[in-house]
Amino acid sequence: MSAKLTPTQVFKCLADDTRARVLLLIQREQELCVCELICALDESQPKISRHLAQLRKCGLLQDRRQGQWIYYRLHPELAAWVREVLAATLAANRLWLEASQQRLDAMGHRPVCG
Amino acid sequence: MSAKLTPTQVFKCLADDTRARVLLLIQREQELCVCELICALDESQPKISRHLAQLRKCGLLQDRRQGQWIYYRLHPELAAWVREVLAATLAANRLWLEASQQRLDAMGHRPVCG
DNA sequence: TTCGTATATACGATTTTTCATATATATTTT
DNA sequence: AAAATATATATGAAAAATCGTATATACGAA
Repeated sequence: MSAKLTPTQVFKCLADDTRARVLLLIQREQELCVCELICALDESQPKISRHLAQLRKCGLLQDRRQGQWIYYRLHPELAAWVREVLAATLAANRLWLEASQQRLDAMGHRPVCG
Repeated sequence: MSAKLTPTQVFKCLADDTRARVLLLIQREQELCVCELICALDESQPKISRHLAQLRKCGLLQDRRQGQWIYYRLHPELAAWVREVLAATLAANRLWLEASQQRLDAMGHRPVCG
């Protein structure tokens, strides 16, 4: 599913609050499990999972299972320009991400989740 | 209408073939009139105008009338990170833009349009 | 003022996206 | 094996985006 992403495909993935925050948080933290994202974004589990599935199918994210948890990270073969886009966006929008970041930080020892 | 664009607002603007190509072409050419964009993208006039209106209302583009033509350029106060996003996207996706670019080049003396 | 060109907008219909709810699957614990 | 936890997916409804067509506006030329 990671043929060669067109600009429009990439931007559609970013054109949603939930997905954009997920990507920026992962960009910042390297790797996050689903329950951490649920907590950080304060959204329902199916909603987070649905958006993660979309990002995975498009090739932006890669998942990895460890025990009962599933961790997501940026896909290792993600095009450099997409990484640049994420980096520029994160650097200039820390405030926009702040609330999510704080909820994530407040979780303490991860992944203890729910 | 250019309060302070959130990442999601910006990416929604980019999440459409027509709008993404318009923005990248303008990024490359500095300024283009509507009829040039119609020709370059080979799309209907109302379709181009509708997308231009959206980009203008969001604050990504600025328009300027000169005689019967209306020229669009990137908004002079566009946030730096958005310009970086556009630059990275353009640099890595020249091929994706090629057909439009060629139709634009083939127009010769602009703006003679229709 | 009338005509032709360039551009913008309004309106309905269609398509796409998003969501809440319910349910399914996988893993660990007991 | 049963129960509990973590995650994924299916389904149908609601909301949003897109489009084609028709029409409106602005400007320059005649």
